[in-house]
Amino acid sequence: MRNRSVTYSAEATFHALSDPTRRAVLDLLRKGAQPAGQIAGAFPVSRPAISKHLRQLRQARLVIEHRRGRHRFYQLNAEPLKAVDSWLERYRSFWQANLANLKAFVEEEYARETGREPGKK
Amino acid sequence: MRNRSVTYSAEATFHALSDPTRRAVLDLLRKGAQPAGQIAGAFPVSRPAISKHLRQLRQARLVIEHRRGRHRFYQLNAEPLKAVDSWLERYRSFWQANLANLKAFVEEEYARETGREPGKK
DNA sequence: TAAACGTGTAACCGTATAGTTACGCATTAT
DNA sequence: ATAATGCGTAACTATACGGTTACACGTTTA
Repeated sequence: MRNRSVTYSAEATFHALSDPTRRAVLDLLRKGAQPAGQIAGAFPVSRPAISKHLRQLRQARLVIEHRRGRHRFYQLNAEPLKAVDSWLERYRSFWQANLANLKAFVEEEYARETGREPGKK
Repeated sequence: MRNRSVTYSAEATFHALSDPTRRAVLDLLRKGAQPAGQIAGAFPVSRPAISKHLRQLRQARLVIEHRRGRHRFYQLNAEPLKAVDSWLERYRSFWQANLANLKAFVEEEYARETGREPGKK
């Protein structure tokens, strides 16, 4: 994908969530708002690295920044996750279906494509 | 993240979902299994590009391949999406909370950090 | 058996990404 | 005032990623 400066909300959200460190930051913020430095302290990478992750999370509106003196508190904003949830919604019915009829499924499809009896050469 | 050859299931799944084309492929497969070429035909990119996306989806176990003659059918396997769903689960309570008490939240945190009365210098 | 088909892989390219160190700039403390 | 603190940004590096074209290989058709 050439153009990553996307604004489609779901896209931005999925992209932000693709990084394990960013997901861990969100997990951390479930405990409550924290200043940037404290967040960084929880990870084995440098403070600037976390700062950049926070920027991405900010741009995806998954966190909200509040300045207070020289601190910048980051607060979780879970609202964009709704988009992920509703995307998942379409799959809920699928992940319960067992794979028993999988073979039949595929063969039916094959038959449709070729106009043949499934199983025949 | 330097090492992308991860096997942690949730990680692989989130990563696979980070690309809009791959998500669209999954959406397409909800209609039923389809041969690779037919999937590729639904997208504006080249067939090899889709072939690589399919490989990633396969490695994330989000699709299952079935060979039949010279066709390779791809079948949706939504099971790994459970991991995403359970990750999201932790946030459900958050995305309903309105932002009314946000200020209080932050100031409380500030007080905790500094040992001061919120609002005082 | 030879041609056509369906599909994956290799090699390559340009951009995005995550990380690092060095630095700048407010804000608070001395 | 000056120093220390908290944090973002710039510049740079290495690698991952998505896309393309060329090709290989098994399967089906003629």
